[in-house]
Amino acid sequence: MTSATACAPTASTSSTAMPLAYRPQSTITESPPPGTRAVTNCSACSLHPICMPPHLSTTELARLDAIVCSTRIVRRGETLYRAGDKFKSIYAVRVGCFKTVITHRDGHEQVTGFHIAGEPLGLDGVCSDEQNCDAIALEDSKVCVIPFDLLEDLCHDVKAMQQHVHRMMSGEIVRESGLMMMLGTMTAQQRVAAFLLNLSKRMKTRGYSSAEFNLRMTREEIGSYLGLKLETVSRMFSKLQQAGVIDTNGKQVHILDSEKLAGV
Amino acid sequence: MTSATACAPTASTSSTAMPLAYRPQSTITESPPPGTRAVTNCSACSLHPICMPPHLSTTELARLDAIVCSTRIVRRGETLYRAGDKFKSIYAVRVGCFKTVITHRDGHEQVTGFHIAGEPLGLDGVCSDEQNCDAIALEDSKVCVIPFDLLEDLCHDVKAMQQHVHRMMSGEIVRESGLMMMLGTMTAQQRVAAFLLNLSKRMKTRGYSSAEFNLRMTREEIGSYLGLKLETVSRMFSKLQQAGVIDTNGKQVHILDSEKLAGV
DNA sequence: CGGGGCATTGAAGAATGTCAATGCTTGTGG
DNA sequence: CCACAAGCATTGACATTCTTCAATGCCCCG
Repeated sequence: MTSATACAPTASTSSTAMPLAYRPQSTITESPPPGTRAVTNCSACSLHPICMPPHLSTTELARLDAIVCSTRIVRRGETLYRAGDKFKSIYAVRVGCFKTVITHRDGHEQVTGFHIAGEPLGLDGVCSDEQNCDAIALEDSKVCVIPFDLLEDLCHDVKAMQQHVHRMMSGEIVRESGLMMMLGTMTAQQRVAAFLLNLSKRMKTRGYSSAEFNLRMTREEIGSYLGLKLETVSRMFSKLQQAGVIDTNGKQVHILDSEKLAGV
Repeated sequence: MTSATACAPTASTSSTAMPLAYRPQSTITESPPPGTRAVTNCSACSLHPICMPPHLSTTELARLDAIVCSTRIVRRGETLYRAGDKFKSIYAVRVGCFKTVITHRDGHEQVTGFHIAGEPLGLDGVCSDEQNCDAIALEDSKVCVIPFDLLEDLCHDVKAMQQHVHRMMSGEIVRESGLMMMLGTMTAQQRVAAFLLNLSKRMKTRGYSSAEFNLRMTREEIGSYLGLKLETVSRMFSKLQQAGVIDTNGKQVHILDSEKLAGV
């Protein structure tokens, strides 16, 4: 980071998170972030195998590149979109990490998901023509913007693309089913363990260490996601540490024994 | 029912609306249930506005009819599909009611949803090419079978259809988000209240009374769905009744004051 | 070096789960 | 047609888990 350039859309806003608690977690050192817009290139993107269908022809890839023509930088604490925003695009996280938050009428908030690099974002907006949650960056992040109407057009012409979109959406459904299972049947300790294992698996998928990583979210955000109070989350971390299953120091997590963790 | 002519859509069955409290819950007296197969007809189906996109041309409707060419009768307690089954089709509940159940490796089960007439079923299978839950009829039911590959073909030619499929899937995502919110933030009483209100709303959508209906599921199934024990569910029913908000007798439910119910 | 956000930990209280007994409804078989 | 078994619902007493309230410490930042 550094890039002065304006255009940081959603701008500051949801500042709240800004304080930069522990350590600087930013790192986006984009070369051309002239207007938070930059030419993208799915065909050359290293996340390509993760977020797009395989086996596209050169022509098809070119069309894809034409659609996914912009990226957007979202600074820590800023929102990518808010509930109620007109739904136009879905996003692919390219760098960084987001949380999605639903706000009840009564002001009550709940984190519904964390999204790391390579994962889609905004699929829940398709059904209602408007976003129904806020997407907030947990660290300086970058997303690819995918106009959904254009994507639908591409789906029309490229069957593999259509299938991929269907799979992404269905995948969201399954992901949420898993979370529901967790919320509905697991104890606090099991939830925290499952959360760590899930994150670990996803980190691994994109080439990071599955045993050691940094949490980008607070205990409170984890708690909100897991249906627990932050104190409970903290206690479970401590308990797992005492049991020698993990080693934690604040946001730094080291999984020492993933089997035991899974068997909690 | 009597109408020999198949296709008497919502027909008697989905008795739901009819008190029939305890009473026999079977009733599908299909004329031609020779092989659990029968000719369907989306264009003539009364659920059409609910489960298919509006404004289709005659030609398009004909194509749809050609795809949704069969129905299947599923008796109470039987499964429509099981986790692990090859994913081929999605379904639309035409008559009756289903629950979907995920089974943990440890044998632990959780109900992930209830599906009544007019609602889609099986969308979560799209992502993995296999079903990842069991769908079990809670009463004698009938579904329309929609081969997904054919549907994708139709989506290719009919934009309205493609959008509809996307909306259905996204709708599933949103539905589950709501459930997660419930599981993550609500008390037992609030969950039961929200459950009843949600069901009430869905009943209303398809023309049944929103104030009075029969539950097709047991307290245990409700509990599994809500992340509660059956005893707790039962207690909450009793509590809401004492508060004069609902009137229940076993599976028969009468919502006396939906505002109070929402404000619990 | 003082403040703020975040994390950890303890003690007490509330909500939910567990265990157990009872009754009602339905279905079955004599 | 009645008796009985099985499944479901209700209710009470007690145990456990999680939350609430509160105090303290840590770490970065201005």
